[in-house]
Amino acid sequence: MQFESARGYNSFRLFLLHITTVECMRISQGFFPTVKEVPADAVIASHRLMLRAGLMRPLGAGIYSFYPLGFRVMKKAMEIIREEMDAIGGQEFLLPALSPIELWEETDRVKAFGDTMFHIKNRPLVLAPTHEEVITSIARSHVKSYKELPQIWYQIQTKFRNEPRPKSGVLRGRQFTMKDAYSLDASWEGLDASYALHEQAYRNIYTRCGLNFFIVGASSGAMGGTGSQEFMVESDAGEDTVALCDGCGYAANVEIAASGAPAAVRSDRGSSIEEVSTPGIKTIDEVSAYLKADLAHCAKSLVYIANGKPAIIFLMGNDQLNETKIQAVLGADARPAHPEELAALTGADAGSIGPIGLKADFTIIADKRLEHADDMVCGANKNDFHITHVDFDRDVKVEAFHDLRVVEDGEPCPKCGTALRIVKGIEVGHIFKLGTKYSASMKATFLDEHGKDNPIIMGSYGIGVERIIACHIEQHHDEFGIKWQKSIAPFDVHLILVNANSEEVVQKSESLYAALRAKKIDVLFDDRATVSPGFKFKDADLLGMPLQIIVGEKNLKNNQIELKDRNTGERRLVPAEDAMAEIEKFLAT
RNA sequence: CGGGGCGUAGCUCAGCCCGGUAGAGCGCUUGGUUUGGGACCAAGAAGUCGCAGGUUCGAAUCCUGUCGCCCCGACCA
Repeated sequence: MQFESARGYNSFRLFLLHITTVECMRISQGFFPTVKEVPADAVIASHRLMLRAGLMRPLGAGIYSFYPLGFRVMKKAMEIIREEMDAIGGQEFLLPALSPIELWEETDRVKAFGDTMFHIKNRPLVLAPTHEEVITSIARSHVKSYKELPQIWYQIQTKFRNEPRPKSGVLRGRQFTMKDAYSLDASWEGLDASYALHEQAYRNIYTRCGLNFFIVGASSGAMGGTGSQEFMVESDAGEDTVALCDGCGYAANVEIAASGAPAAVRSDRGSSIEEVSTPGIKTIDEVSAYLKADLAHCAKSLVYIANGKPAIIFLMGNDQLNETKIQAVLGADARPAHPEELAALTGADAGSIGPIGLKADFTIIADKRLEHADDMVCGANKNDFHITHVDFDRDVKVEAFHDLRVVEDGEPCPKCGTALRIVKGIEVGHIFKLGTKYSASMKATFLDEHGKDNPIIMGSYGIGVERIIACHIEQHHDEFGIKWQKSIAPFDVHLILVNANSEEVVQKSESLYAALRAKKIDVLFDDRATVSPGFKFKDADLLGMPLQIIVGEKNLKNNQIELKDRNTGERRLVPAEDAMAEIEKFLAT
């Protein structure tokens, strides 16, 4: 390297000196912007703590800068992901975030993503929200033969989605980091195998990242394909509602969840239907109370319009109609009838509608719980009247019985009967069997052993890296701060020099620091001379390293060092000479 | 995109209703004292009151517009 002047050389030397002397593991020298006060904009625990601990800061709505401490955690999580992806034969790529819009037109996903995809104004480019198109374009230009399959290709890269409403910190951002993987197979059996490999890799990843997770069957939505599962973490901050069985592990989005709620029991009394006066009685609870009929013997009637045709739907008691389930039966355009339509179609208002004496031509469907029900109370299609002793076998021409109801908390699991819990969940991963949706539309084909051209059979597998971090904090924190689990903690230990005025304390802390570094243990060293002990303890709890090593004057007089387990809160004193062994023991378990 | 709220010092916020010199706490700088759970004293630096227009002798304050951010809802591979 040439320098034009001695001054240039000197500043270069200064630069070298600088980078070799700043020790970023020392809080006194590194960048650790912690804050005591709770940021006003943060609502959920992980968001608050990520801001307070200085892991990241917002740059715009749904856009975050990761600061060194936060990035260390990201790297830990990404390394775990890499190891598990590599273990199933994945090969890491780094694909561009910018991609030509023509690529997305080939699969018609410009339209499918709509406003969710960012478009570049002065070039025909988009910011990729995911990478199926790019991967498929690579596959079609290189993969020619079944002999080259299967492949698992992945990357860890920034994704862009123009979320209408970013929220909850990094849980829903406009820019985020995703590990996305794609499997290429020559057969459907091959896809099943690749998919199974990913499912196991994902289980390993979340387990190693210290997350308590569960898996739910999911719809593949706009991704297309033949099957998919979501990996979810239970959290009140979640956006999805899931029915979860602690007995057998059954888990399903409430949109599709079933339960073992008991069906109607026939009385077989054979009573004839009878019209009774129910003045002003509308709701099922009122009907039940007024006629002294058990809720299980009341049928609720709802009118929907689908495809321009009215449908009447019966549910038992206070069961709620599940919109997703009814749309699966009647079609996606199914909607509740307007009040005027109700009156015109049935002759009565909501609350007095029923199966007997319907004027119009209805599609008649009912929830499975009502199959063979008799002795039921229903609306009379005449305001202020109900009909009793309705027998769904005898009196109602039900076209089909479907599971149409919303599962309630505490109902028996459909698989094992244990009480279901309805919980909120955060999606941390999603795996899809894509099939040939992308390879067919983009003509990514291979020649099979018979020389025949076939579209590659694909899978796609995503993990939100920031979501892993946020979920980890959601699951591991207390009122004082984060409790990192060892696997993704930014540092292994947090060394606190309690009192910089004590020569012994300084010496012992410094020698411990050097010894820890020599052992390749990542140590965050609070060596600040101007900060009070209380301040340091609060910071340590906030930052949340798994083990705090506290070197203080009083204990050192007795030749003792204090170790505090951040997770359990347990503190113990160990002889100074045993400290290193105790620390290594802690980290090893 | 609907509903609600907020933009004043680095952070948390008061001041606005009722127009008249720009405020507090925390943080920061300097000096001193302190040192086991977010210390104390003293001195100090720091703000185009989001932006643009309007009303007014005079606008952080009233009016109009606009931008940004947060929350609820819709949406969400």
